Amino acid sequence: MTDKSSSAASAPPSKEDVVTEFRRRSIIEAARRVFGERGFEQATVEAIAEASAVAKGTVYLYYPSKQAIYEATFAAGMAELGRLILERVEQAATAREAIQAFVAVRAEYFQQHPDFFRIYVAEFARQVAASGTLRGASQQALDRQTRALKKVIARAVASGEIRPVDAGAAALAVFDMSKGLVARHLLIGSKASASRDIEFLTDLIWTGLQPARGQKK
Amino acid sequence: MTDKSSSAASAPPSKEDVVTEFRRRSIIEAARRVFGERGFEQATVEAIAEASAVAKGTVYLYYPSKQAIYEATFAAGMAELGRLILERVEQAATAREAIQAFVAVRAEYFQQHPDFFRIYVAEFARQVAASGTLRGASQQALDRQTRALKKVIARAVASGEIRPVDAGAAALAVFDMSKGLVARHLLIGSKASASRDIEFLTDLIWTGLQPARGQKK
Amino acid sequence: MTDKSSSAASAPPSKEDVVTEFRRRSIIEAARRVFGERGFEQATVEAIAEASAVAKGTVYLYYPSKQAIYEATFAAGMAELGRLILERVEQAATAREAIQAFVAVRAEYFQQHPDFFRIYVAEFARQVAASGTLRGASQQALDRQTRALKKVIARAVASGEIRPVDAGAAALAVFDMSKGLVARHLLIGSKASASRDIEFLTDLIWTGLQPARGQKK
Amino acid sequence: MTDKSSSAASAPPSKEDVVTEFRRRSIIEAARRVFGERGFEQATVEAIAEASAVAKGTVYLYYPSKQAIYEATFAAGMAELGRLILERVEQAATAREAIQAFVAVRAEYFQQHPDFFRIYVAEFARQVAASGTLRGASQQALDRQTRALKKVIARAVASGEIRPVDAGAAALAVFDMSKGLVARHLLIGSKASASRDIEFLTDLIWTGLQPARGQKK
DNA sequence: GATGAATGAGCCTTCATTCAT
DNA sequence: TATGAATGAAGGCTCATTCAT
Repeated sequence: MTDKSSSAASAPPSKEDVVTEFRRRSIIEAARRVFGERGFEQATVEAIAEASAVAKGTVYLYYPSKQAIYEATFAAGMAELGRLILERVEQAATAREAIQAFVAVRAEYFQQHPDFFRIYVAEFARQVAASGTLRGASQQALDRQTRALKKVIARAVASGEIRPVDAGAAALAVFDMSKGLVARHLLIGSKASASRDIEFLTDLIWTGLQPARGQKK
Repeated sequence: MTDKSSSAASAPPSKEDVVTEFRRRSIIEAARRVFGERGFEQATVEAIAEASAVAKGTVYLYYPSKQAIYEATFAAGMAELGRLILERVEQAATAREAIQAFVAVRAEYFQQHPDFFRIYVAEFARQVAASGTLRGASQQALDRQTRALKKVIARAVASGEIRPVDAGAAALAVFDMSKGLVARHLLIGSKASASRDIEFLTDLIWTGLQPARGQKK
Repeated sequence: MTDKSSSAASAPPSKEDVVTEFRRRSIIEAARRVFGERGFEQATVEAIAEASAVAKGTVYLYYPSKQAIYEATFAAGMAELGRLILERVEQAATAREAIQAFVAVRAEYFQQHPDFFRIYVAEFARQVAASGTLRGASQQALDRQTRALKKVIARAVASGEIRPVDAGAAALAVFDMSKGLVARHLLIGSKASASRDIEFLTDLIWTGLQPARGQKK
Repeated sequence: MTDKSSSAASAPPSKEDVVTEFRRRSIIEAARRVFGERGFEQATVEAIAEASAVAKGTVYLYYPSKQAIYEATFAAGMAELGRLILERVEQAATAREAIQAFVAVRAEYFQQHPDFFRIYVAEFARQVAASGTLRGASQQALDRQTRALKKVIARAVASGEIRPVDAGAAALAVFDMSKGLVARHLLIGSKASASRDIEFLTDLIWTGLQPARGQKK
């Protein structure tokens, strides 16, 4: 009765699958808005349901709890961002470009998805609050993002292009600065200077990573 | 009954004032612990009252709402931290030392007050979430902290000690990195390498601020 | 296609009727398990549907509500039990045997259908709770069961075999005791002594019904 | 500040204690009505709160959960009933009177507290449903009630006043019959014949317990 | 001032029932 | 006829805030 004529071995997506996928995505998108605007605690499942144009009970057909919606929302955003970072960083021709790409892609993504940025920051805060407890999934997501940058830096160190620094620590520094950059832009709303700030950061870091001339510390 | 024999125009602290001050301080300290451990939403006024050894109703004699307690708690910590930063940055003999002092004093303060750090991060997230709304008080507090650093950098730029960069942007970069540093230490718990990380950051930034040799971007 | 060769005027069961009957029976059986295990309120229509291997919506094609399923389930069990009681009590040669049969058949039936016993007891409680409200169907079912016993006792009274007691009241007493007996066995799980208890009860009642010797009340 | 002038070593009940006790009692009484009328599941905490003229939240100051209210309500009734049974059974001069007292006191108590009787029956059903699980507290309460009767019967057996029967089993039989008696009265509402029924039961049992004349089974 | 009992609004979650396919 | 996705009412419980003592 449902079409089964599929040549691919993997998955002949039935109509139900499509609907289900549509709903899940729609709920996640609504949740992104609601969680982004109100934070986890202030967000209500009712609001998420409304925002995705379904009844409250329907939400629970797709996610078992408010917490689960939140996690799925966070994970979805992180996965997308991670994919973009990987893509752009790997495409970069030079180490400098890779750093710039890293900062830029994060800035762009968060600029385009301010709701998600709020979730992202809140989740970060939550992690700090839970201090030493779980940290599992979201920590891994962060790790995956910096890993690409770290690899680039390590390679540049090896090639002598930049001075011998701890690649991980340097990557994290870039990471932190790009986060601050986005936060400030979202807070203040000055979208104009985004590219200038990106360039500034890249330059600051790149210069900071240059091989020493003569005197050092 | 209370002493009224005061010559100064400002404030002859009566016994009531002293008690009031004591209570307010005690509540703030309790709130720091409670908010730090549970976050704003999960924290209960009851818990704060218990932690400061007064009845719930008493808390409301000193602060009009849970929100107000939170704000006062945040403000108190920020004020203290700001004082320390100013002190240490101004004492620094050189620009490099000032930067290092900035990073170090923040790292130390947050390390000593992890509860406050959690509040600090959460408040940051909250600001981002409220995006464009209030931002008033807490933003000012942050400004005050970076201002000292910015001044130092601006002076170093003027003296030619470092290359001509946007002092404000540079200060914020240092600010962001130091925040990330503390967060990671609290999350992972590796207290040992704090000084090494501080030194790394200082070095990275300082190098990044050096006058260009020949080639640049 | 379906056999229409029926001489009786009543019902030539069409294929639809058969399927319908099958479904209804299957749902009732599933409901007996589910209601028995969880009680009315905790039981879900979903669980009943699953247990009878149909979709939730299908259940509503055969019964208009959860309440209706419950009632049908109760009625079905009561009807079956009633049939058994009638059969065995009428077969009994003597009044004593009739009493024993009454107790025994109830004990056996409930022992074999513990799920139904739970429904039975719950329904009893529900009746008491609804006090004076419905009472219709289930009360009649109970009446029918005791009626057989009552008739036997009345006859024995008439024949002088036992002393002149209120046959209805005596029947109810037997009824109550047998219920308690089963309940205790199900609660405690001591299946071994069932026959001993039955014998004890029969003896107690039988003796209690003996014509007075000399002194009475 | 509060009066501490109490000579008794045990407990100088402060005003708070009195208020607390009053509230707890008032909630229990309201709960008895509500649970009695609707059953556990259909009863709402809101309704209990209303019935005891407090706000919903207040109920939770005195009992941690709906379940806890229920248990306390049941326990309170059982304790009171148990006390009455003990009292009356012990006062009885003869075994026959003790049996009669047992039946009568239960009938009276339940007649006076029909709401509690509904809870009592429902709890019984619930026990059967939970079959083999906990059974703790409420089972003990029942045990305590039959124990008094059992003792009387055992003594009568020992003195040869009645024939040698299993005292426990006989007590339970009386127990079951008295429960059925009450249930029927509540269901049908015929209050008039209560004493007649009590007398009938007592007579039936008493006769049933008489030493055998000649022939037995 | 200090207390803590009382309040009641608010929210997550479940599930009987409906209905489009 | 059979399905199961969608609905939305309902209720237990928490907790910020108030207020009588």
